[in-house]
Amino acid sequence: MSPESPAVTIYAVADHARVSIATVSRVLQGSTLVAESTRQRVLDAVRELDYLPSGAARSLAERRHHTLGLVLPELGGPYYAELLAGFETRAAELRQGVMLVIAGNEDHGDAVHSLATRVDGIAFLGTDVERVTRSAKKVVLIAGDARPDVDVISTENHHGAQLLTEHLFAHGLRRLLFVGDPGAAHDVRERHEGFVAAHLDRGLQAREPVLAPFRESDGRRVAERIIDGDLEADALVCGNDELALAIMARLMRAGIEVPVDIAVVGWDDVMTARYVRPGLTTVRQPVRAVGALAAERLFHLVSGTAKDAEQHVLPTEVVIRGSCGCPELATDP
Amino acid sequence: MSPESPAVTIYAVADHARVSIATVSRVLQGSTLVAESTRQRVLDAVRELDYLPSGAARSLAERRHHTLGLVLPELGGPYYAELLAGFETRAAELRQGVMLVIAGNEDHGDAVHSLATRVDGIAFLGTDVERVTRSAKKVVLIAGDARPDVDVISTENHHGAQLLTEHLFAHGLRRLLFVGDPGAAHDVRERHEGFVAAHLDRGLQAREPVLAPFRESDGRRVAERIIDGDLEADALVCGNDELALAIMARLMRAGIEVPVDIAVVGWDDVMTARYVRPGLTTVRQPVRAVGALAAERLFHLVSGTAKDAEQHVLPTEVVIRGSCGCPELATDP
DNA sequence: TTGTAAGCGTTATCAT
DNA sequence: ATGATAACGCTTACAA
Repeated sequence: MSPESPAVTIYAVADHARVSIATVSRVLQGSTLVAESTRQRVLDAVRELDYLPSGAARSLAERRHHTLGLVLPELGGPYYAELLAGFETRAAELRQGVMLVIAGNEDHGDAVHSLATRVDGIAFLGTDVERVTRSAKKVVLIAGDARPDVDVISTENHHGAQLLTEHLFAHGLRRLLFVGDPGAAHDVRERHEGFVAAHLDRGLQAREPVLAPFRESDGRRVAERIIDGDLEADALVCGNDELALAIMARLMRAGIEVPVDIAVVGWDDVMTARYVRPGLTTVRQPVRAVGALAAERLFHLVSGTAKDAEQHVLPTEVVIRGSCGCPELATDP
Repeated sequence: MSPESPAVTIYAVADHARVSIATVSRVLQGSTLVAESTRQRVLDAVRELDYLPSGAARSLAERRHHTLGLVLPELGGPYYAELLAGFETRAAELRQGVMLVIAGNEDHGDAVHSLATRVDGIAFLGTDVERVTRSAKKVVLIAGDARPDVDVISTENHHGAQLLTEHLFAHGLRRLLFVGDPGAAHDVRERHEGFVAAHLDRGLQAREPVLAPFRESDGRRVAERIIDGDLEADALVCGNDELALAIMARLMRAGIEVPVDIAVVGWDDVMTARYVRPGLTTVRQPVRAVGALAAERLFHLVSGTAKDAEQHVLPTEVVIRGSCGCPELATDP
């Protein structure tokens, strides 16, 4: 209540209930070795004093933070939010707290280090393994390169991209272009590899990818290169939906019809993908499940329940709408 | 490294550097009262041993967690993610950690309680004040009812809704309907009040709101009532964009033209709002800034830097696109 | 400039 | 069934 009232500790509760702090602790831990009458007395004292245990003291004594860390590169778009939601939900079920750090911010090195001092383990998304592995903490990698010695949770990129590319071929399209930077993230590289593999299957040679970051403004720029005739293609396989959507919008504003003049497909199945016309053909990932699994594995790791490092690859699903050239199904939003 | 190696503590570092733990602590705190040579020796030891301080021990000694809590009702849609991003970014700048709990999950009472044991203060979104105020922790409320005794950060709802409604009147529209549940959240109620106020200004009487939660499926249902002739209106003022978008899509699928047959406006300015045709007229909130300010205020509260509780109301901005009946500007995506 | 030692608020091991 | 008391790993006077 008052700004500077000294915090109520376990000692105050013990005094108030006329027991020792050991007994208070027992009651709070739910130990059965306490007489019902004293238990009630303690509980009453807790309530009357508004006692809130010190998590720090607890963690120190227990040598466990009961908290899992999650490091994300950013929080733009629905992808990261979904992942986080899955992570926190599973963590809560396991009664673990969640600490978040967004690594994009300037001093993230610091932030991650200080995170490591307050959690039992950390799930990383989009960071290189080395910097992380020696942190002396339990670690799981999300959407990262498979390494036999660390836990990795990822989704099927290669195969999905291959299917998607093949689908475009089936539409009779031949001059495909991959838009996105395979060097930027491991999952993008895998998508590009699937794109290349689909070409190989047909005895075709994939062209060089159009390097572009995943921002809407970058998509606009790519679109303008196409409008200017600087880039030629009859289908665009984009690294994610934001890119695809931005390109599509800019193209159509210039009178270039999708999918008639050019087909466009994306990746992620964001909300907008099913609201635009034509609907965006894309690939859906089980993002929530990835987050949940990351929390789950991390928990096992810190609990010592996990035998060895595991690699999990969750399945993806191609979502066909109109932007690839298929007839639009009117069932969507 | 090895699964059960005892954690490296400050004692190990002290031994290794042949100093006392006090000196190690001083070096780590950046105290200037340490000879450069010993400082180096300590730093070397830290590196060689991969020493990671125990946040728990630190917090216990310092009586500070250096961590801020954030309680969100859910994480769907861009609103919460943006808010969180703002919160974590500002917190990181202030060198505070961030713990997140999503209150929607079953046992959130528990989760919030245990959160309170590990943070210095908590920012709540969409929870009733009473349950929160007695937590003996510092608290700020986001998008909540203004109360003189607690910090509240919110955005301008009443005025924005009034402007938006008036804009619809200016289009010659008269039979407006508010879609959303004013009882569900404080900010929705304020929007509805603005809607009503705009009617009063014109000597009109607002009709009863169409109660609907903020899900796409609910929007679809509302649209179907309009299609069936069960609901009559020439303009819909929706509680948020998801609702507006879902309604608009369902309406147009049934051949009802927006904005010709009926105008639709939303709230939030989500990404999809600028990608659909017609573009959705809506209201933009400085969500990131709200999150940042919440972190900021919370920090001042726990640092004792804050004098009194403050109420902040951040300005909103009406974003005109095509769905209200205005000519579409082609500049958007 | 450095060391000694007293907390910080719990949990858990002994006794009783 | 309960109470002393020793950790837990730091920070921070106070001494030297």
